[in-house]
Amino acid sequence: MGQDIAGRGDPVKLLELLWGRDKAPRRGPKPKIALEQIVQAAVDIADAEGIEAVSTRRVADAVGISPMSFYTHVPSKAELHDLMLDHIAAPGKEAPPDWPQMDWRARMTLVAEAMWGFYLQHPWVLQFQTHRPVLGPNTLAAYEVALGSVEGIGLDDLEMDLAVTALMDIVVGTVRNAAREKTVRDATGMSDDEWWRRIEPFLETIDYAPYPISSRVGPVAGAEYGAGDPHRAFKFAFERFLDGMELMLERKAGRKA
Amino acid sequence: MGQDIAGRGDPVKLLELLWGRDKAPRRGPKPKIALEQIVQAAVDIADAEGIEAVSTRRVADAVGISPMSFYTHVPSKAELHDLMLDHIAAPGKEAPPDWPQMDWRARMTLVAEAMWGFYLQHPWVLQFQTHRPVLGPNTLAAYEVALGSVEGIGLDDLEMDLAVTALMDIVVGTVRNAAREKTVRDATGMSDDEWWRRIEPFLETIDYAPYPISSRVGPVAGAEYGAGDPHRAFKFAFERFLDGMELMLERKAGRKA
DNA sequence: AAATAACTCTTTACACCGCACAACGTTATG
DNA sequence: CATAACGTTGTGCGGTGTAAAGAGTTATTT
Repeated sequence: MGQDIAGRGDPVKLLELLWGRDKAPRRGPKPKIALEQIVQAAVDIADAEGIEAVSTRRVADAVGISPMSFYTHVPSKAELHDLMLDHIAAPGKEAPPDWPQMDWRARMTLVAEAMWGFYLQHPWVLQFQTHRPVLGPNTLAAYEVALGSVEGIGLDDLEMDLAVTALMDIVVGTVRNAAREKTVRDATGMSDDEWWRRIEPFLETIDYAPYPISSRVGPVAGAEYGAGDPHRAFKFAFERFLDGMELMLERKAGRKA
Repeated sequence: MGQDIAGRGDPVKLLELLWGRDKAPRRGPKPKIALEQIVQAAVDIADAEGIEAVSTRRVADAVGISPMSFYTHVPSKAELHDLMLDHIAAPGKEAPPDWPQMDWRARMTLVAEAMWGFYLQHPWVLQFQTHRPVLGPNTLAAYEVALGSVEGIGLDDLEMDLAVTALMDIVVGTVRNAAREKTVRDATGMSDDEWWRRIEPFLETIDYAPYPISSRVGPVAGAEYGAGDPHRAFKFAFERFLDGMELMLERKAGRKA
């Protein structure tokens, strides 16, 4: 493996799978199972136990085929990952009906919050290197909705893309800290409180003289961690970003007028 | 493996390793190698070939010990990862000398750009789930420097933490797209151009009616990807954020006055 | 000085992984 | 009815993390 990056194989093959464009084979036995079942099973495993629990053998077993039969349906594990990504992008393909009446701030906030929820539901997505975009139907549709949040508010096309990219990047950057909690407790069987209690005696032996600001700003040890609520961090960052966007729009409007 | 999360073992043991507080053993032969050599070797491998190339066997081999001897020095691979993270945080422990003369925007930008460079140098860091903070000396020191960029500009302690967290999150969110490029080319042996040329014929067969905005805003297929320069995306997001911060500071100053 | 405890290092082994390869069975086409 | 194209399966290879047990080395205790 070269770490989960599709594309070593034929990238067109992947697109065909994403868009259901498999030229229907005319000979040979009917497949026991459909591609979608494989992808769904893989997503279920990832949601429940993390991406590292998704092995080709395990997925094959879940849908009732032999380990190697997996490779009849999917070229390699890398392609499975891309198929999984497009698969879970299916919800959120449609903008809410009251979309047009909302102002851009509300729309961007809605998109960002939806995305936040999305990553919390599928935290394993964050473990992938973002790579060449998964050009599947669901992914494209979700991007279309996101773009719609900044349509017609005074940005040119490039700025629209930059704004939406910034939105996504801010969500991804902040939600990682939120996804952590559940994952870590599951993996270590230790709550944050318990972890904290365990290390506290050691932390008291550290000389904090070299860290004057840190030791003032938060209980040093738990600075990043204990300061806390990742969603609050997200809201802080996103509010500043939106304020900055507003300033930009005002400047642009002023220049034009 | 439960995906690379330290803590299943004794978290205090990890702290002892991070701070070099191993109670020196008085019996038995002297260790053939030092912990630092192991960690350095692991970082070298990760920098060169990605985190997935870092196996306990490989690291042991690199420092000249048998595979299992690794476990005499490090409780498990998870702890190795945390040690690696603190190890690479060593540079950037010190703020530049002209630090005090700079205004807060320049300081935050400097910190953010340094962080950007850091992640490009060690892109494998982005593949980890952020989890409980690595409370090592280097990590703490780096955090101290980052906090220093917003010291004394009118924020309270909590806001300082939020501002620095936002800075880090924006960098992480955007730099992922930059780290992608090198990694993907290495893994697939295919340049972005070549990849694009390969899939273009297929993309022309897609009906873009459902994606009116996307197909206008960019060449649809390459929307996120082709829109491009990740560092430009970072600058866009970060500039908006800084503008928003400035507004916040003005509001606070106004309220006080 | 001898015994022992504590330590490092090594070998062996296990259960897992992705997947190449070859064999076999099934189906539609010539 | 032969054949080509396909789905499925079993075997096997080289890799993984690490448990367990043993061998060798050193400082402490007796």
